[in-house]
Amino acid sequence: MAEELNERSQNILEAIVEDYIVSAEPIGSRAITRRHSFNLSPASVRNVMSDLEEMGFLCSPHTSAGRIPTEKGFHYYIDSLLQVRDLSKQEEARLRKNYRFKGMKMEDIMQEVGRVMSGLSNYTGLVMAPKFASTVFRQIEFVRLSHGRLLVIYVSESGMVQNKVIKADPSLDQRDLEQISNYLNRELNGMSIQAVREKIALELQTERARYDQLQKRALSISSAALQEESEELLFVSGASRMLEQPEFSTPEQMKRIIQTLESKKVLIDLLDRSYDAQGVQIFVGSQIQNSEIHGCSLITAKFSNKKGAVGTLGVIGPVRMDYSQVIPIVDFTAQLVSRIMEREIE
Amino acid sequence: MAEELNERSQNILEAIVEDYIVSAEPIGSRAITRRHSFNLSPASVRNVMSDLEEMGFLCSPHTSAGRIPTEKGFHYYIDSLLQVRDLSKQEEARLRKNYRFKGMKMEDIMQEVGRVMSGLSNYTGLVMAPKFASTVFRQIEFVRLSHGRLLVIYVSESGMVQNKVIKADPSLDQRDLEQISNYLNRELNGMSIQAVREKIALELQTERARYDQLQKRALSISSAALQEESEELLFVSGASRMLEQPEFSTPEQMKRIIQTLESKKVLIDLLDRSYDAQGVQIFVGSQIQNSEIHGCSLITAKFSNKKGAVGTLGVIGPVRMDYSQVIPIVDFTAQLVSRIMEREIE
DNA sequence: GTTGGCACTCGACTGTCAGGAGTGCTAACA
DNA sequence: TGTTAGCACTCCTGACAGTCGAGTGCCAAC
Repeated sequence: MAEELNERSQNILEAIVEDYIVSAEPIGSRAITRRHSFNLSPASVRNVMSDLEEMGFLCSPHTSAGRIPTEKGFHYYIDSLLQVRDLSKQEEARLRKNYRFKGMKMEDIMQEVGRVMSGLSNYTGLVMAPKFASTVFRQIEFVRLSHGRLLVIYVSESGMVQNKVIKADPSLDQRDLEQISNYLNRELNGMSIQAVREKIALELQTERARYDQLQKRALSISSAALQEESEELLFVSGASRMLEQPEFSTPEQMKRIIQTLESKKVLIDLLDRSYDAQGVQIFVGSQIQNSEIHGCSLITAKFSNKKGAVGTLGVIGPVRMDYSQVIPIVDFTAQLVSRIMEREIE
Repeated sequence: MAEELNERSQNILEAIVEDYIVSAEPIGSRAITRRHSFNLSPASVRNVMSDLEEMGFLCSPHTSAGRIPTEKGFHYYIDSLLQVRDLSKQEEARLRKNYRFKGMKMEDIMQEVGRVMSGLSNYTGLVMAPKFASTVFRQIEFVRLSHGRLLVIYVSESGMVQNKVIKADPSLDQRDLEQISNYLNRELNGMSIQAVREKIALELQTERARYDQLQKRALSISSAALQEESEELLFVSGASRMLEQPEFSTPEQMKRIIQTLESKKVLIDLLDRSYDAQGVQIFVGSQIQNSEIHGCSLITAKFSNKKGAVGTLGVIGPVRMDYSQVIPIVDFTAQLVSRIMEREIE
């Protein structure tokens, strides 16, 4: 895969990719010589382009058009030609300034992050909030509602709140509930929700649960409330920016794109895939192994705090994406959100 | 405005509107006589159509095309020709069956309602959750987080949960918080959030607040947590269905529509407008007094429970909307959601 | 190895033309 | 007087041919 290219070929490939990123149109040999000063004639450039096409880095939509980079071309560009420099302090500060999180709760932060990422990159922002199961138990509260319903409120260590309505034994009074929540808050403190689930399942079967009424009730309530956890929270921002890309300009493509962005399931699967990886991940074109998404690239990064809550954010756009701009944005934002979640900064 | 039309004109107008609703194309005189048995020749129908055009109910896109209803034509159709019959028990049951709310919390219900309405109508569903300020205070809970932050959780009478992170005096310990929440739960019970706000503002200025430390702290915390309430929750479902309408088939229109649906602000303003009205409201075309929305009609209804929580739901689609189908869906859904919110049914 | 020249290709655009759907008008009919 | 058949007219649509320009590939000369 990592073929050798001489310097001239590299320069020309880079020029083509970069010109194509801004113009979205096939690049001809004359255009190259005009815009870049290689001290080469169009004819020489044509020879190189012909070689690059032979090697699969370029292709031409038809005989008398210019050339456009293939996915392989973009790969080579990203892996070997693009240097993503770290952001300077000024740039960081500039990015930082776009985000305002003061006094926001989790959902709002996620939404805001997506919005700003989309605005900065001019592509579509995706943010998947930390899965609740990955967080650490902090506290549980009960609120009795009418008609024998019980509102259960969990709070995670990092301040995420999740609530659920369950049917509960109507004989439970306020004092019972207080006892139960005290019991659970004592027993489950500091455990991951996942571990809590397992512990509950286990304890419900022990000998002690048979005669300890309080424990039994506590366990069965929290079991009911924890099962079938609500689906994952995905925020899509700036979907309409996708429609501004010339590669998706036909009505059919627009429909397809919007449908895909609307069916969050597909996107969640995508973001889940970078769940285990470290740092920024880049999926170019068909690397997004999903039949419903064509011609798109995805740049993602994980964010997390020390308390185990892990989410994913990213930017999706056409393969012809301005990687040099987007990669630092995604990288920096992920780090920023991680710090926000630690409340190291506000 | 409510001009008189003889029966024949009415029949023909009705036929044109209904044919146009399914075909989205100009209707010619022959097509009318073919599809409906008026025992009239195309030429006679032409005469009537000419009159209807004169009166402003129809217009022709160009000389040799058929005719399409104007907004005025749609109005006349909706007001005088369309009879929205109530749903039969079977139909209600069929609609009812689409909704599954079991064990869902507010946000999920709202989302689900939008999804199902969109699915049933084949247009785009809008649901605006009850404004928190319109609900009735039930309970307040505090959870201390790290770095001196305090998570405040409100629960409304109808089970809506709202939470907010505030900075709090680090000297407050668990016992203080319990006292404060007990105090607030006692004092504020049964009041609307709006009233709570006012009460707090008032009491903070009283003489007593000066020396009663507990009260003072309680008031200032709840004041901090209640101010600047999070924005309204709007759920848009099936935006892509808008793109399937032939009237919005050009890329430019698609972009505009999606941008509009994405900027929830515009939609919230729209839905807010039917906040005071009773029953189903219909806005045809330019009656949606919003420069960003052209060629759309909106059908909305309010839902509420006896505890004061009031939200709005509706369906938005092209002016050429199947009103006879959508109106009962919106009407029924609003009633259904009201009952759900009362927990009369599950 | 580089370059200018030249023939070739192909898409984009333009103009023309025939076909079809629908209208408006008029005159004839019941 | 209301209805209808006939007919001329309008205008959209799609097919087709021709032109233009951008770009390529190849070859011969430097």
